[in-house]
Amino acid sequence: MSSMLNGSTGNRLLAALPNSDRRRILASCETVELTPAEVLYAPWQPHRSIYFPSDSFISLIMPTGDSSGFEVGLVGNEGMLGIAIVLGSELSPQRAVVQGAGSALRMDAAPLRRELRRNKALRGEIDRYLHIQMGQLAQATICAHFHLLQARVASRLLTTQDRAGANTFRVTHEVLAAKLGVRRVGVTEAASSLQQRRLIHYSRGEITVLDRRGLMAASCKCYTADRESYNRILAQ
Amino acid sequence: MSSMLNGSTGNRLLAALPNSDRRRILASCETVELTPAEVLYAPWQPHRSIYFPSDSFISLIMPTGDSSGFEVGLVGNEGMLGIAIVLGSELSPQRAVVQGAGSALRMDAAPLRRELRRNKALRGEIDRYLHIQMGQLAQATICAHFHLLQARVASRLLTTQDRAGANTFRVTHEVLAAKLGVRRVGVTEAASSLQQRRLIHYSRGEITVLDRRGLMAASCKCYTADRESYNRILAQ
DNA sequence: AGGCTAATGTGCGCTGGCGAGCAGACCGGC
DNA sequence: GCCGGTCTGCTCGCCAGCGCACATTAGCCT
Repeated sequence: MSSMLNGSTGNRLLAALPNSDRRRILASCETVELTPAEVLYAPWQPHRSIYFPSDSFISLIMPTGDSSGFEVGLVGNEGMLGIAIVLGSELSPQRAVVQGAGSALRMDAAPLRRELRRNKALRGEIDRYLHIQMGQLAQATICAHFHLLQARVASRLLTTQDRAGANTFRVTHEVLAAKLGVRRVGVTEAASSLQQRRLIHYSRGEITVLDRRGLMAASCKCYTADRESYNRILAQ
Repeated sequence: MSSMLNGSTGNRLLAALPNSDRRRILASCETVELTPAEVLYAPWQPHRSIYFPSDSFISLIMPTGDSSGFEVGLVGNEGMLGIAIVLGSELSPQRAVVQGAGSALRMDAAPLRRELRRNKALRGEIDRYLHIQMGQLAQATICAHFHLLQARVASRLLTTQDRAGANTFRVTHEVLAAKLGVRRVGVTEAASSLQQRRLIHYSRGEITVLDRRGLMAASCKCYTADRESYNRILAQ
């Protein structure tokens, strides 16, 4: 708790702010524990708060009408959930579902808006993050449309590993398939092939990345492209 | 020209601003004529200016490595080109190519940044636009991944019609295919079917929408969904 | 009128992923 | 130790869109 008052929250967006700004923001935040499958935002329902994940991570899911939706974004400790509020709205078409358990800082809309009005640094960091998100969204469009399923699975496992901050994490073929917008069987086949090549190991919802290098080679370039564009934008 | 000094520019984003703000912004703008296929931004090349289209419209294209790229956005008189600059960067992964000839207002980065620093209304309007763009991008991801080609063609023709503001406009199967990320032949087949159903007419690059209602019925829901989310966000 | 080029039409074999259904395998709880 | 649910493995027929190659048509230029 004292570490939080110092400002080390585990959230990298906040970490990039000047100490004084961050401390003031933290005073309006409260720490919450997020549990997997918890729904933070429902589509077109007003959002009351935003979240800065520390070691949790959150899926952004577009409804598809028929089935369980399609994942269009992933928010980890590099960013924030609740961009709509920053953009002056409180509605967005997406659902936000906790994917990785852990803690996050929650801040109500009102203090956030107040803070944004005078705090240039915060707005600047969020803008940067927004820009990166848009780039990744555009890349995701291409990925879903052009790339082979196996490469997409590999790519997705890598980003999950990054957000989780560990090389073992829990995801079943079923939910992975939903995120990628494909059949469960398709994921099983892809994952099975990756396992035979000793790149990953999985068993009943627990996935371990064995060979990160190899997995990157098997993945589509979106993964590295995303990281590269991330760096390019942060660089200047 | 006098009409421009009054503030009626044909750009709806600017039109939403208070008169005084708009007039000041217009003083920093110059009117330019955009010609089809003109490249306004190249990927990862610094952008010098932003554009507010009046009756022109502009494609945002993600490079795909191999081929001619994939369209991830369309900017007409409802918005602006150059979001990266607003977000504090001057780089973005996308290419911006003029698709519909016409005029636009161009503003240099420096005066824009100056303006943004004190002009809350401008920033507010751009934020709203940004939010809408993100929603459409997310929807586009789903569209490209799930929907049948013919429905995507229909949908795409409708949005082009909106941006062009006329029910006849110029697009060849070839370029439409590039935008949708499919083969030219695929577009030919889809368009041919739509033509047989008397929904459109086309000949050597000139497309006419004959039955807008029918075309909407043949299109995927992305088109109406986009418009709906547009309205929802603008409503509040 | 003739010729060139851009735009459109057609055919053919291929394949990645779909849908649906079912079989085994593993785990936790009683 | 058995039972029930969750997770994974496998099959079969199907189809949208692909890649490739070639045929035709409509305008434009001289």
